[in-house]
Amino acid sequence: MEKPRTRKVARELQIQTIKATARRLLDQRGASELSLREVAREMNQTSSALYRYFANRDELLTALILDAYNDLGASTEDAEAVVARSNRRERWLVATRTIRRWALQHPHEYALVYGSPIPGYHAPVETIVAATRVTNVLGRIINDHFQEHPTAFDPSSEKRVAEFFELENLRFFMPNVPAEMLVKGIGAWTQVFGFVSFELFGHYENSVRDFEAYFDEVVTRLGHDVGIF
Amino acid sequence: MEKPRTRKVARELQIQTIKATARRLLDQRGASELSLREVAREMNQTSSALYRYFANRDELLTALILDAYNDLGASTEDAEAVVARSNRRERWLVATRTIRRWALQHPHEYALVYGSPIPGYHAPVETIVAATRVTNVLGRIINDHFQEHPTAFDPSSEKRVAEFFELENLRFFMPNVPAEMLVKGIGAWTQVFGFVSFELFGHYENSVRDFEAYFDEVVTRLGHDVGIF
DNA sequence: TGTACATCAGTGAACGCGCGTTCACTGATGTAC
DNA sequence: TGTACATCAGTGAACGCGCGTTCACTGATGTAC
Repeated sequence: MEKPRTRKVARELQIQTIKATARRLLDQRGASELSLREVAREMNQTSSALYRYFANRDELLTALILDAYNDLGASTEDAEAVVARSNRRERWLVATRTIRRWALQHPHEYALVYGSPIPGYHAPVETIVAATRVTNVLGRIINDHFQEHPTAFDPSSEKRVAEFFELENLRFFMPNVPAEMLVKGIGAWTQVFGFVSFELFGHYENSVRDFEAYFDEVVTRLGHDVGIF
Repeated sequence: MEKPRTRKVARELQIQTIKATARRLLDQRGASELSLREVAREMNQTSSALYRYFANRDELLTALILDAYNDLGASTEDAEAVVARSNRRERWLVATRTIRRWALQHPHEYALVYGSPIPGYHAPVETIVAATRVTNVLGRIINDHFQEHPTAFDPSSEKRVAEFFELENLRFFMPNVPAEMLVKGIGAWTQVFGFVSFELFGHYENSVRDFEAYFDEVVTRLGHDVGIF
């Protein structure tokens, strides 16, 4: 009994158009500057029409944040999935480079999710799942290594690390990684995004000349540090 | 011929009051939400009165950015200056902890300078100097170590690093640090601010339980990494 | 030291603007019988 | 298959709001002679 349902399709399409337009505007101005009226104007529609699709401005923003996390996550997953599973070095390099490139290509979407929190806005739970996707790609590479080269957990460092980490959460997607390496792994994750933020937000301006080369240098070191190279 | 110049004094005081009020509002809402009218209202003044002190909103923002960099810089300098010069370990720990604590105490000022760039706003040159102060504290600690334990510069790694770093700039305040360690030093700097941003912006929410302990863990590792412990 | 004038801080009204959101409506598209 | 009704997308006017900035002004504070 499935009818063409052109209305449902049209609706979905319209939602996509709105988000795409908003994203385009986002890449010109910033996140806090995004206005429903401008999105509507850009689409040659009345601003009130948008309320058929999003209850208010916050809901649009939430959708954009979700999309940003998912887009970054999917890009990284896809790029990394192409590499042979056993080639951990390449998987790590590809994954981290994809993160950086995505950020450079979508600077305002990156800032939307990794920059200053939007004042007054509080992210709903759904975004947390989406946010985890990129991180999981990196975590899985590390875990795969230790799955193939099992390493005993040192009880004393397990205990020590459990005091400042949410060990159960981390072990949920990195069950084979010893505590010591979890510390380094979270450090590497921080470093990658710290780098990208510093590059994007202009803090490397007087110290780095070739960002691409330096990034490769950094992530290569991180790969060693984390024990997978 | 120096008169009391109460007018000049009053003016200076008024500028400070305006900035303090703006800072207070900043810590409630965010940077982009800051409005001249609200600052004036908060001071029981007309908004037009503020134009005696700042030509426009951007100028107020610039002043706040400058103050933030300088305040963070001065705090770090002061805290670190108390430690015996030869005690590099303690200097490093004190300096990095001061950075984190300052950020926690002034989250919106931190976001103002290390978060997403404000759309449409372009920082004037003066801010660059102010921005360098914190970084220099860290750099000086590393340099002091290598000044006391001189290490020959390996020509091949010098050459390699010069390809992606602005070596001359970095050597200006770290003249004794070999290229290899400059890479690690900039990495450590990135890591410290990456950590603070992740903590403040909520990205560690599901992995870190005790931020203070984990931070100490991280900066201790960085101290070793950078060769000064 | 006293007076005349210049400088400056702050006022209050006004400008034009763009915003988010609501509401009663029109007309097209889908659904049920 | 054809008709009557329900659903939905989009319109256009209107709301109340707070914003940055300008301007002619008043009154107090400083300066020069």
